[in-house]
Amino acid sequence: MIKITFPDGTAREYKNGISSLEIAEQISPRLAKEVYAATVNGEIRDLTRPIDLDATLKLHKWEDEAAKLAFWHSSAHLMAEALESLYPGMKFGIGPAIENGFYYDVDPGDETVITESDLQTVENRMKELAAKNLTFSRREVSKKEALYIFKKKSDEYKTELISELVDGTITLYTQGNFTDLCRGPHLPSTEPLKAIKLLSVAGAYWRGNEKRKMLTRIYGITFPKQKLLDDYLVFLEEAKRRDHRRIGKELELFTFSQKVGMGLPLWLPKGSDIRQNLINFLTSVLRKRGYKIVTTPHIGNVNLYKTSGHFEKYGTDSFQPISTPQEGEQFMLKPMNCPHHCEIYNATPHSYKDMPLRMAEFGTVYRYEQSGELHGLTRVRSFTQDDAHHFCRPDQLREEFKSIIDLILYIFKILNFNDFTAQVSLRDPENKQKYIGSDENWERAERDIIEAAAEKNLETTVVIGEAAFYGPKLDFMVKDAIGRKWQLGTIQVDYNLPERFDLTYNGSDNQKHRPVMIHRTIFGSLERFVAVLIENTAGKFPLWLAPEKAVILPISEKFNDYAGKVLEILNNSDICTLIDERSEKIGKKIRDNELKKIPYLLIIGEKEVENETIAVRKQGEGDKGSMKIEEFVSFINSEIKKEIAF
RNA sequence: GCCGAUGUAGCUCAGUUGGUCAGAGCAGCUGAUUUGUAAUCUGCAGGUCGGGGGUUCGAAUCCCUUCAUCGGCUCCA
Repeated sequence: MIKITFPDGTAREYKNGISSLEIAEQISPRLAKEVYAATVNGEIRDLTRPIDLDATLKLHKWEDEAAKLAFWHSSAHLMAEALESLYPGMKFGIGPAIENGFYYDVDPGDETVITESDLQTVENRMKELAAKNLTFSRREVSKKEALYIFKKKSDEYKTELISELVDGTITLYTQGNFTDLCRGPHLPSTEPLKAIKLLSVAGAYWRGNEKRKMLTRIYGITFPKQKLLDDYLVFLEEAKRRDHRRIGKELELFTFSQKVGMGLPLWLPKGSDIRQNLINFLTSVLRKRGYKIVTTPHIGNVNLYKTSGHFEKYGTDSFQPISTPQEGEQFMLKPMNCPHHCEIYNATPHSYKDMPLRMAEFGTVYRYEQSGELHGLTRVRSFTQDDAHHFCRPDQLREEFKSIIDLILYIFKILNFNDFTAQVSLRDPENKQKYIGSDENWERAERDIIEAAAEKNLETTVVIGEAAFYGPKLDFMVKDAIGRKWQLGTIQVDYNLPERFDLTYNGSDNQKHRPVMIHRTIFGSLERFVAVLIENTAGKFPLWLAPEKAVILPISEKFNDYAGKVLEILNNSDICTLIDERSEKIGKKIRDNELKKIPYLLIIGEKEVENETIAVRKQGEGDKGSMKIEEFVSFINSEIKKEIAF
């Protein structure tokens, strides 16, 4: 007998070799139908795998990530089986479960192309196969046997994977006619795979290496119930409606022009207003926190970037240097502000007493991003960073770093950005040639970041190999409407540029000392931040950010004079307001302006003219009743103050 | 940059196998209407069907090429 301990602490005895599924069945047949995987002694396993020692057991229903993992991983195998039956000779790369669904990377051979129009056929075959209720069976094999099996299929991708595995750890899973190299876990059978949707097909380099072959990646998702799939598809549709590219067009915030060039955003008046509101707000916060605002040119001599090291690292991937009529001169479009700021630092002598020095700029930079990477406002070739550099003494670094974490959290809080994650990005110690700077400085910087984040009780995930080439960083990441992750704020410790630019300050010992530099942004870039704001708010910006605060709607043209008077008062009170003078019915005017997400609609008719009031209607909430114009002015001002005061 | 898809009026989209197929709705402009909390009616105007080649008696429709966009991959100072 073995003792099984459940999550609630209770324990029961079962016969040796019993499976998790059998235990579930004994608890209740219904439970057995709802579980998809089990964690046995901390390891996620197939339900059908026998347990042969005392163990803790957690059974995973759909709500658990572990259940979804097994479910979607099994779905990937089912898709592979369907593909193999439809495309004999197809070779298989990897097919994991992902956050939402699964994919499989396949090589259909050079003659065959799989496109989205083929997905329905594959989907149908998957449904046929799933309905056969095929069991997933697990088998441990030797490396030799595994290689033999996949060599026979001449599947060079699987054999490559197997050749890197340690003998004795290799398992195969089989369902129906399909056998795959796989660590598991899987469902007991294909029976629960009822609602299936293949979503898209894309290219993906084998093993993520752009020098290797590009395979065909097919994305799909499955659910145990059709209703869940339907809900998911509705969710995807709604997410598309929140896409900042779509809303940006609808609300006339920004645009792109082929003539101007790809990835070069054109801010329309309303988008510019939002942008400017953000700049004004952040500038006032920065001034209170001791930042000095600087301004630097959009180009710099190529030697500037040779000094900084950026030219060597990114020179060939950048907009190429600009040649001048004067021979031998070369300038680059500014790809970052830091070298300029270093030279500003060097323009004046510095004392240890003046540190830390905080230098901020809304600096527009230009980067030649690969054409396929451009994406709305989130990945562009020209963007404005809310950039700042802190120059401090080594002993101030930790505190300075923490103060920036504070600042970022403060700004995010004001903007109601709660859904972000913090990521510590370190260098890959296996791949040191990607980075510049001494081991000692790297180790010191990485330690500083980790400890500063810990001291601020900031929950972080650590990612190896994501550091900038000159230093480790702490990034604040958010997801867009359809789940893509973007970096917003970032804090980066840099011991490197101060060396390269020979930055110094006079210490109390009257000797020259080297400051430490911290790069930081809060928004990341105004472009990306506005994009995320649009998706978070679906275009219903908070009042203080809204480009137009109110629109006056006269019920008929008879009231246009009064409307004009109201307009003048509001605009003179810095409440940006328009009049909708069209000879439309009030219902139409309300509808149109609601769709434009105008925060307040001010309806004016006979009653209002008589009483010298306005009827206030709030976006999304409807009629709020009448008030005097001055009342409305102070109401709006107090609402705005509330939004940006903490 | 790579793989795949897409590209028709300002916007959202129809256009079967190449032959009145250049259309609709919204937006715009007209005129009528003078309206009380999410769509009043009339009329008009708008496009070398992304660009450039080609096949054909004939191309939005087929082929080639190029540009851009979308979904991914790679990249992201």
